[in-house]
Amino acid sequence: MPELPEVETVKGVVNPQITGRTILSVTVNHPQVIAAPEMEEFCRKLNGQQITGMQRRGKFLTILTENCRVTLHLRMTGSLLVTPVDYKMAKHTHVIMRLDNGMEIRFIDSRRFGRFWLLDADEEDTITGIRKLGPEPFDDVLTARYLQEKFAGKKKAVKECLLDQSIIAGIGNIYADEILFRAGIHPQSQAGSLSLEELAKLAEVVPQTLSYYIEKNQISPEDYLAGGGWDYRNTPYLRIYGHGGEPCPACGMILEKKVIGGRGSVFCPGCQKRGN
DNA sequence: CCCTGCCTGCTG
DNA sequence: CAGCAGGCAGGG
Repeated sequence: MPELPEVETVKGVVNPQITGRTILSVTVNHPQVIAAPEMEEFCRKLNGQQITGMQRRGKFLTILTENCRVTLHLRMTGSLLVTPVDYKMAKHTHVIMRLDNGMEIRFIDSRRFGRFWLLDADEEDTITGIRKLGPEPFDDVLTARYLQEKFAGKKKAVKECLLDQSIIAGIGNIYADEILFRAGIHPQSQAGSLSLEELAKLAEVVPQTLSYYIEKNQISPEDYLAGGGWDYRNTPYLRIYGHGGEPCPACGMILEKKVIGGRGSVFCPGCQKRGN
């Protein structure tokens, strides 16, 4: 579910509530949610740790403590909440970190695809998903030339390349569609065949689109909690995702829905012409 | 490169 | 009831 803008929202809400707090105890209800190390070691190492801050990289979040880094990925249905200890326990709550101020960090995930990893503060990153991440969308290296180099010779659809976390970190299925719509590029265009002009447009709209949705997704901690850490996405602002079969907001043609690279995709056959 | 597995809940 | 969902890892 959550893509970069949503993960940024989670960080924005959770970080101020947990920074400076000390973890008193950790409960894991479903051990497989802890990818590494073993559940016992995970809990033991975090006991008594003071939280110093939170970071986002791509769709990964990391909670920093004095001696550890806790990295997590929400995948499709994960959510991270800060609640009072007596707050109603949601179904599928898999990890609970009790804090020293009567609050808890809770990880809830119905499909249980989300994962946690614990590393020592100074340990080199061993999480494959993080190691292979490409630049952040807001990084200066994201230029037409960079995309040209990365897409060179690729016959696969440009949309699949946008979803490739090693090319740009943080884009998922929804924003890939929104980005390509703004760029006026057909999602099935062969990545390697795009003109430098199209790549320049793409490099421009990637950070624009994501920062627009980061802005739109802003929410108060109260509303975030009331929505279960899930209901903060500003879907009213999505221009085409979820609007297949409806008129294009730009030209009025009917938006097409189609499976591309195994993912449900929406695009405007009028605004997003296929060059190849 | 493509394919499957991982899970539950919602929609048609 | 089958099919699908905003993601990724691992294997062939």
